[in-house]
Amino acid sequence: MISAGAKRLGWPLVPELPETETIARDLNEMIAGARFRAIEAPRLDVLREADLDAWSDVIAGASVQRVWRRAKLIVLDLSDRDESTSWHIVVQPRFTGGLIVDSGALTETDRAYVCVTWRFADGRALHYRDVRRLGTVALMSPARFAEYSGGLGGEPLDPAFTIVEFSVCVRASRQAIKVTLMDQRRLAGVGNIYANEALWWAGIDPSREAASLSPAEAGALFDALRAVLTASIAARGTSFRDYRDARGERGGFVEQLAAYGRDGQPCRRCHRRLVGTHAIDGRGTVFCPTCQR
DNA sequence: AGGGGAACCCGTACGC
DNA sequence: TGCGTACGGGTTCCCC
Repeated sequence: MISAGAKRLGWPLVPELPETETIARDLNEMIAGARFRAIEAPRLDVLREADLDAWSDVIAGASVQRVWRRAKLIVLDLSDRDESTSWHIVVQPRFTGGLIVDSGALTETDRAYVCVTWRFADGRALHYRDVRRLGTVALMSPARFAEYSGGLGGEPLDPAFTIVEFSVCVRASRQAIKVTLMDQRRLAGVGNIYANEALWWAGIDPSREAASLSPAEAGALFDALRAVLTASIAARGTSFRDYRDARGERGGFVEQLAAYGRDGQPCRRCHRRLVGTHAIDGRGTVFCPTCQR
């Protein structure tokens, strides 16, 4: 389901925090505990940080300890036999990437564009499939992962991430608030869809300089962001074009979107027309000039 | 330092 | 109809 506005502006879909969270939770249920047998990489230019030999060495004898999410990344923690090391497989799906579990029932279409396959001892396989191959699959040591993750901002849904921290971090930026929300070094996991949504709910003009927000406005924005992300996770994310979760299903949050993809349609608050622009960051932005100030 | 721009990749949309 | 080309999207890396 793609709205006329989204179609006209050619908007894409990128799995952001809620979509990635959905995939990670599903995968964790499906493959936690599975032991690796082999890795194959028919399109190995998606691999990062290690070559195929290094991958083979690390996964030999390892199993999937758990699957979780950091920012827009799907992270597989590996457990070795002695549990002393935990390497990480870090998947960044970008636009068209996805992980699918193969129990032997996949169609030819499902198998097209598979870039990397991990085979498990139980006979199943995990495929990383990516039509455009702009996504990446990295292998990181514990130290490397700590360094990489440390370069990313806080998790908006982490209870330890306080409203005051958010306010300070956002208001330190002189960029447009929408750009600041999507800056992964300040805040992890927020992309175009949820930046648009949170700003609509908070009644803040996306082009406002971040530093111009009052602490109260920043607080309202943080609340809105958390509410939107939580609601979207409950609906298993938003689907536009390519995104499918690990079960191959689309997310249900599209119908709840208030701004993204709704340009020209009536604002759900004041019923005036929403406006679409590319002027802020070259990305599709939709907002209500009446409600968002 | 922080911000701007190119590179990455290829299916899709559009022009001739 | 068919072929060619411009486009886009988040992150990384380079440069100013």
